[in-house]
Amino acid sequence: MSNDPVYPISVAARLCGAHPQTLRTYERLGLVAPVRHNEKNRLYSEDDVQRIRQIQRLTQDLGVNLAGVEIILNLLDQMEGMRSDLEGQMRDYVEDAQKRVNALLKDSNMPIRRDEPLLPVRSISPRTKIDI
Amino acid sequence: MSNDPVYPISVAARLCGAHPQTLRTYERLGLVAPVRHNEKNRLYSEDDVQRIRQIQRLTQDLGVNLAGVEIILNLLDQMEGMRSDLEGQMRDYVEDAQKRVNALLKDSNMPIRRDEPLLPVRSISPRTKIDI
DNA sequence: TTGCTCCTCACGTCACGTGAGGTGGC
DNA sequence: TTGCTCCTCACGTCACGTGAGGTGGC
Repeated sequence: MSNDPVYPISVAARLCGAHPQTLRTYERLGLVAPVRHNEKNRLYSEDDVQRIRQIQRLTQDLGVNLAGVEIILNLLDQMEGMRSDLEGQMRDYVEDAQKRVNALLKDSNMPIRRDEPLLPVRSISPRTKIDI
Repeated sequence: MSNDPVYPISVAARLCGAHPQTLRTYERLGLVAPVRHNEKNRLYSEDDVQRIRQIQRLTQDLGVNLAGVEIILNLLDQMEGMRSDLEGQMRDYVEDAQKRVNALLKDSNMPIRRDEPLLPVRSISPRTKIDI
């Protein structure tokens, strides 16, 4: 799994090109949450490393400070939640509509055309691409 | 209109409790875009003032620097775009489905029940509330 | 003249990365 | 011992708000 805790701080820091002390700061501020081995030493997962790289992109490439990083990461999480929530609601709606139509068709003995679907099959998805 | 340019910089600054020089900095960084009167003096709209207040909330209350503010405001805009885009797609889908069902019913001479709608009327909306 | 506007330059403060210094357990 | 870990403290740099200083048009 990509969230298995495998890297000690020295390795995680090297993988990100960061100072170990910087990684400790990120944890103190709640930006990354490595698990502890023996209740003392940090262990970072691949997901943690990816998250650190995202933080570095924001701070180094884009000049955002850590207060901004926290908010931006939260916003991105919320957006993903919103997207999958809307997707689920759309799926529920289509499913419900399909059931009603099927029940109707069953009661009516109406011949079913197979050449095109009764309900539109186009699925909903955001046209707007999100980038940082 | 709330985007009528009405306030000179001194008034806009007073309304926001900000230094006029700070507002000039925000404009230089592209965070606010007041129009120019006589190609020289800035004129701020009520929308501009609201935007400045949002920037101040991010910088003063939340400690975000201006690079972060720019990204956060962009993200919020993108989220609103995504939300209204998805809403539009949902509306299109329901409309299309309704048309197909109506055409089907018309061809079939099937009696229409009036006690419940044929397709679900529940409309799609985000469950997740976005906050900063 | 007063009071606004425009601009540039400089200073003070704060955030954050980097590092040193000292500790403890394989 | 070496090489890791943990922590705290301090320094350098940079961003940004504030202000001064000088200009120009109602």
